Formats: sequence, C-alpha cells, structure tokens
Amino acid sequence: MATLKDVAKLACVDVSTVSRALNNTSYVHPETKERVYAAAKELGYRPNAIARALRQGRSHIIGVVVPRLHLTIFSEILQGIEAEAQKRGYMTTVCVTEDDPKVEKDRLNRLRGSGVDGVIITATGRNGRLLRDIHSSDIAVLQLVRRQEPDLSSVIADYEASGSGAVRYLAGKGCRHIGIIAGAQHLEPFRDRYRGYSNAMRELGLEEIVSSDDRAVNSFRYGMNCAHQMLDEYPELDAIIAAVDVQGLGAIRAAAERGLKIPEQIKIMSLTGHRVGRMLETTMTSMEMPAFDMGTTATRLIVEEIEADSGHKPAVRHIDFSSTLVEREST
Amino acid sequence: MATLKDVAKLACVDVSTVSRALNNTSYVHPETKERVYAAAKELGYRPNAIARALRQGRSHIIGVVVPRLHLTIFSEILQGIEAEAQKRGYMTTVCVTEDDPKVEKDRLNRLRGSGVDGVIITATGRNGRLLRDIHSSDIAVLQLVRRQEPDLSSVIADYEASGSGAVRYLAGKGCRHIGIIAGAQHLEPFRDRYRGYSNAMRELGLEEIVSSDDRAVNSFRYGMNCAHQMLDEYPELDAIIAAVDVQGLGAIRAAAERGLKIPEQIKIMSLTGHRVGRMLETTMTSMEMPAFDMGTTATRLIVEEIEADSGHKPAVRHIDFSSTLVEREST
DNA sequence: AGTTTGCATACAAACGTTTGCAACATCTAA
DNA sequence: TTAGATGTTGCAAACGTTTGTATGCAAACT
Repeated sequence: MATLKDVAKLACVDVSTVSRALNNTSYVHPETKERVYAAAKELGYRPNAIARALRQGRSHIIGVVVPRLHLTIFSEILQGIEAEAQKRGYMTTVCVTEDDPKVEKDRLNRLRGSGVDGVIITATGRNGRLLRDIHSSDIAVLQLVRRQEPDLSSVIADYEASGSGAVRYLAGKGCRHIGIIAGAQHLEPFRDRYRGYSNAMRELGLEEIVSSDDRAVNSFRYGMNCAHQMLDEYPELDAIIAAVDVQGLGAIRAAAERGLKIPEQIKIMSLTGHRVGRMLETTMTSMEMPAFDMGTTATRLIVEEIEADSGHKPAVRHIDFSSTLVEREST
Repeated sequence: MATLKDVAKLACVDVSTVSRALNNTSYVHPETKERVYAAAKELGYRPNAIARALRQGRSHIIGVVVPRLHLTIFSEILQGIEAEAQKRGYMTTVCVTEDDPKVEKDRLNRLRGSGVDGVIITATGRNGRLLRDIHSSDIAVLQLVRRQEPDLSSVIADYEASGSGAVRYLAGKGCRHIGIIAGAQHLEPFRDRYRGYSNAMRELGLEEIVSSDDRAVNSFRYGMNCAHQMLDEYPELDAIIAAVDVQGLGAIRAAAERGLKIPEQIKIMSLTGHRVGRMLETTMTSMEMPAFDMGTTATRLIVEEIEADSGHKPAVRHIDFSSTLVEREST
C-alpha cells in the first residue's frame, strides 16, 4: 500500500505538503497540488485510517451494543444506525450481548480498548457504572431503546403511551377483558408498557389480566404459552396485547390452535412493530416504533457529541419517539 | 487513558519491559513482572488497540458486507459471525449495500482504507475486480452465501440440491403442478435453486411453472404478487416453492386470500429457513440453511487466512453447507 | 583465566499520519 | 525603504505501541 511518503517522493515535496494538499488544510500552491494529486492517483494512494486515528485520537468508529439481531427490531434499528453512520463518515462495529451482563461487560471493555469514538447501547442495566466510566474517559455514550442512566443521553420510544394507547384503542373496539403479555419487568421498556396498560385499565375501570414472569423471554414460544395460560384462566378474554412481535405471533398461534376467530372472538396486537406483522395470514395490528429513524437519530446525536469541541460538549439529551398505531386485521 | 509510558514510569522500568511483561513475549523477572502488573492495574491500563494495529499492521477487525439485515437470514448469519469473531479476538464492522453495486464499491473502498484484516461479503457480483484487488493487497476476502469469484474462498449452501430436494419432497406428497418463485436470476443462489427445481421437474416429467423477474425483489409483496399471478394462470397449481421466506409468507397470504386451504389444496414451502417460518398460524415447511453455522465457519476460515504466516497462506477453500428439510404444517 | 550461555533490561527505530513552528519568498502599504 | 502581511514549503515532533539490537551481569562451561 502506498503511503504519504511514497506520494511525497514521487511529487518531489515533503510529506507534510502532501498531507495538506490532500486534506485541503492549508495553503498549497495550485501547481504543487496538481502534482500531488497526480502522484497520489498514480500510486493509488489511500490514507491509512489507523495511522490517522492514532495521530488524531479519533477512530471514526462507533460501537453498537445490542441484545440480539435476528427476529428483533434491532436489525432494523441497526440498519438505521449503519446508514447514518456511513453518511457521516463513520464505521460501526457491532456487539451482541444476549442480554447477559457478563458478556456486556466484556464487550464494553473491548470496545473501550479498541478506541471507538462512541458507543450506542441497549444495555442490560447491570453495568451502569462501567458505562459512566467509559463516558468520562472521553468516549461518547448513547442509550438506545432503554433509558437507564439519567446522565447519559438516550433515544427511546414512548412505551408507556403505547401501552395505554393500545388499551384505549381496544376498549374503543368494545373489548373489556384485555390481557397483556408484559415481558421482562426488570427492563424499562417492558415496565413502562405495562405501566401504560395498567393506568389505562384503571382509568377505564377494567380488571388487569397480566402474564409476566421474572424469566420472561421475548420468544414465540413464550408468547404462545402466556396466551394459552391466560385463555385457560380467563375464558372471557377478548384481547391480548403483546409487548413485542414474536410474542404477538405466539398469541396469534395460540388463538388459532384453540379455534378462536381473530379478530371476531379475540383481538391481538403488539407494541413494537417489527415489519413481520404485515406479512401474515392475519396481519397484526401494532403500535409501531420508528426503528430506523431511532437508529439514525441516535447516530446523529452521538456524532454531534463526538465532534463537538471538547470545551463545550452538548448537554445530555433525552429523546422520546412516539409510536403510531397501525391497524391491521388482527383487531 | 493510561499508556505504556505511564505504567513504565510507575513501575520504574522501560516501556519495552512493560510491553514484554504484559504480553509475555520475552524473559521478564518475576519480581519486575509483579511490579508491572501492579502498576498497570493501579492505573487501569488498557492497551491502545489503534497504536498496536499501526505497529503490527493488523487491526483485528473484520469487515462484513451484506445486502441487508432486517427480515433476512443475514441477521442470523451476522450473529454467527459476531460470536465467532469475538471468540477469536476480532471485532466486526458491518456495511449494508442494499445490493447496489455503487454502494458496495464505496463501502469496499472505505473498508480497505480503514485497515480491516479481512472482508466477509455477500456481493452483488459487479465488483469482482475490486474484490480481487483487495485480496491481492493482503486483505483476506471470503465470499459468503454467493460464490462469484472462483479464486476467492467461499462459504455457501447447496442451493441446487435444496431446489431439487424440495421438488422431490412435494412430488412425493402427490403434487404435480409445482410452481416456483425463483427470485433474482442474476444472483447465483437464486439461479442454482431454480436449476435444482428445473432438473428435478424434468426428471419427474413435470411441467415447470416459473415466476421470475429481472427486477425480482425478496419481499413479501413480491411473493404475494407472484403467487397470485401463478394461481391465476394455473388454477391447477398444487404447490409453491419460494426462494426466500418473506416470499413464502407472501405466497401463504395469497393462498389465504383466495380461500385455499393450506396444505390440503396447496402446499407452500421456502428454501431459506428464516426462523419466522416456525412462528405462524400455519407454520411453513422449509429447506433450512444453517445460517448461524455458516457465519461462524466463514469467520473461522477468514481468521485462519489472516493469521497464517504470509509465506504459506492456506489454499482457496470452497465450502458447501447442506440444507435440511424441516417439515411443518404448510405442506 | 577466559569464554560461552542465559537471563533481564534498556535504547531506539519504526508503523503512517497530522500539525506547530520556522523559514523563506513575494507582495502591499506606509 | 522598511515593516508587516500573505503565501508556500519543509523540518521535526508526536500519537502508543512492538521489536531488533545492544548491554549488563551472573553462572557455567573450557
């Protein structure tokens, strides 16, 4: 690979001149610039990002830490992050934690060592101290989807509002026995969705029907089991709200297995909005969070923080995206 | 951030000694080593990966280039890549091309400049020359899912066999009018699947019923349209094979819209095996390619190539994973 | 006694950039 | 004519590592 030195030699100037010419960072005589460009082109010169990173103290890499990708909204969020990062000249490096705090800790330490400029993370919540540590060592940190540390910027959706919105929507359709598959209550988004559900149910004077579990998993099978269980216990159930889509798929399946007509006998909806909801025999109504946009916004925020002069970093910012109800056949 | 120099000062030794002590790379007196460890711990020393990369000429980063993530098998493959890469001490940086050759070219050039040690790519096929260029500039290249360049290693699945296997399976179930949603025929996996289908149909003396399209897209809507179109034209159709899962979902939907009973009146299956097939009202039979394992294998191969002494690099290797038929309700 | 060996450490160069500083030439304004 | 401003370039240091070579010293050989 050709280096600055090679280009300099060919163009008969100093490396510093080449650097300045190529980066347009100071006066360089037009003729010289011409020669430099020509030489660079002839040698197929490409700047060595690693050397540049070492010198500038900026790697232009953003670490992304997510629980998982497949069958989740995170694959869509990640596409948003990637698109925006590329647009702004950053690369992304992805870590998958499976929501295991130990894995998360390990990955965060690796990211810190690898010199990333920032970290976008959907955290387990068990490594808050490490996260703040990282942030105070001049690495930007942005919380995505889950807001756990108040002094670190975040981009989330209005989980509580979507929970209560779903209830009101279903109640408006005449449902009176609305169950919820609430998911893992130690995680903020699930807690908030449940709170929204709970508040709305109370306001409407309806009885809560909850299926939640300390070891709750965001899986199809879990959703199916919860739905069956609720239906066993409350035969009068006329609606199920699932926190995430794969659980919703499980609920639809459970209803189908029992020969329940959707939406006539039971309505089912999800609160996340993975696009698979549009692709079913019975398409699924959901409160859709703008996953791609949340990804791009998160990236924009973190890049702004990274690129601010270290004197006046932007204040901590918390952004809440609103979800929109998309009505489909399952209700 | 503490550097080697800081540790050296605190431990009262030279930086080189610290480096050797921490890396176990030469004789260091046990007592000295102790002092160095203590100093490193006290200062919270973490090696600067960028400086190390610059010096060693290895970044321990693998670039991953895929058409897209969301709603595809690539999110699962990527999880495999990520897991294996982490296990071997590498980070991954992801680029999404949307199968646009221009985007691909841009991303490849960026990756090259960013000093990645290797590139795992599901390529458009339009940048073969660039890919070979990259490979000959001492960056390992591994083709994943699509095998286009014979002189670059690859990991793919047995698309042709799964195409013919699907036909034989359906024929064994008594189907005689088997249609295929063949997908984009300029891409090898789709071409091969179709070839498998075609050969098997010929062997069985059955008439081909093909829906393919130069501008074919791997989308739900596309699958749905194709299914409707085939059903319009061939009312006797008794089975549909979809190249990828979202197309299969579209076919299921189309059949449902027409009130066709699955699997009694029409059988539907997919050739890819995205896990969503297990989560439906009518679960979908598919030829499943081992996506996660393909990801880990690809990573293993490329790391082996990266870490081989530049004298004897391993020979070009081509690996074909076999798909397995998973029978579900849609057939 | 002199030479080899093994251990333990330090020195210094290198990786490929960016950038502060100095040097010099040319031009403008007093 | 002189002082300053402006344009153009080179020198050299720095970023934080790794690593080849040199050096010192003790113990173990000839």
